[in-house]
Amino acid sequence: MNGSEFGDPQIKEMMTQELRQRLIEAEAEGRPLRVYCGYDVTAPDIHLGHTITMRKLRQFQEFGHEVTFLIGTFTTLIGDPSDRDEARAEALKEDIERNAQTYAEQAFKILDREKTKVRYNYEWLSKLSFADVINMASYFTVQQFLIRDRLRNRYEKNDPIWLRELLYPLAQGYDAVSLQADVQLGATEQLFNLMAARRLQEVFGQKPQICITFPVLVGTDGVHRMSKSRGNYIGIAEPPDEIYGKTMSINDDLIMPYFELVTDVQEEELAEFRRQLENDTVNPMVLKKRLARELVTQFYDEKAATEAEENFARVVQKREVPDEIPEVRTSFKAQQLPTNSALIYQAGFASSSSAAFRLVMQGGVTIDGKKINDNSPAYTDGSIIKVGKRRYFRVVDADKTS
RNA sequence: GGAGGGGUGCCGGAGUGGUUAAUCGGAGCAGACUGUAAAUCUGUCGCCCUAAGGGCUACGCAGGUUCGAAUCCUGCCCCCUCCA
Repeated sequence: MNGSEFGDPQIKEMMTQELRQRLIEAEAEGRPLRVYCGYDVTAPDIHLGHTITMRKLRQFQEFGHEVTFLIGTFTTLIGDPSDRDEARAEALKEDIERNAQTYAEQAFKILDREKTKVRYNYEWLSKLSFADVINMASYFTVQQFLIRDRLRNRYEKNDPIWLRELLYPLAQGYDAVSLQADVQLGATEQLFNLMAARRLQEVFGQKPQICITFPVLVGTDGVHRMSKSRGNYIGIAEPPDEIYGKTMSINDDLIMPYFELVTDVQEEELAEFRRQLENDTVNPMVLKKRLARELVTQFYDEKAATEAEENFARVVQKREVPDEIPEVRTSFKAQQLPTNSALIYQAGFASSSSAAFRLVMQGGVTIDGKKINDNSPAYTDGSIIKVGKRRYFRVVDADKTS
């Protein structure tokens, strides 16, 4: 139960006991526990937030239990009630399938490929009949749902609550039934769904699963939960420099939560970090570097971490030009050379040529170390153009090379 | 089926005939400050143009009234709440 968080000591106690009990039973039956966690696939990348539960799954694997990585190909479809029109639903289905692929692949950065079962809940949820759904629904009351803060607030504010939202927990619960789960992991906010699954398992004559929930990871913006759509995420498949850089830019307050939730650093050392932070005996940046190293190492290796660290020190802290930068080719033969902003747009460093122009006029562009503030071409073959704080590209004469 | 409310830029949300590319907040981007922190301050924030200027496209969709519409009229589509 290390690191788990229920927001309710009683449930935690109950779950701890049940887990102990179940371990004993499984041992006696000579079988491993069936453990799973489900992931919806709204975006194609797995980020740090997902890894909290995935790391826990990994632990169960190491103890010899049977782990299922469940991809919510069906639940994702019903998840967002605002996506109602059918054309979109079809497109969504294709997206989901595509995303599911990359999901599974990325998951093996953490999970043991050999020991992991990957399942898709479309497999069983799409087969349920209306009668099945009605049957399951008959074990829940609307009041039970309205106890949940979020729903109650919306109800009181007269905000719409779609029926399908209420059915969502049933779908998730049926996953547990189908998998005959002993243990399910999830984020704290999933507690209701996890508990609903217990109820359904009993209905289907199974022993209710043990639920273990974990804190939600706050994203790099320091405010909202990490999610791709908010753009405050660190994806585990991102290049090492990105992971390192993004980690370095998080708010100091997030250092410890990140260490605790998504690294392997031992508790002793964490206690030391906390002490140092509290007494101001360490520059938080130093700890952050350690954190960034840990993360890159976890998803790549030490070598990559060292390189990322060196790059960071050089490019960001000393503001030097990185080794490898993209090139933009342009012809110097023309009567009129492209403007500075045109080149920036061409390099993909601005979303439109207007945006590129703004960058130039606002002093966000440096060419060969000189800040520019007008748009007439100020580069030559081989010039290095810096955009914003850390994006660089090199101008190359398109006529020179064959 | 009845009554009421609503569809505005990435999001939230003003605006009810010109001075509105559209108040304001958030996000984003850039600058200053830094530890690429955070917070703060400043600027910017539809697209195109070598741009203190010019052009184009925009306020659910299609028409109409008007010198002029996001704002008025007509039709259509969509959404929400309440009652049944």
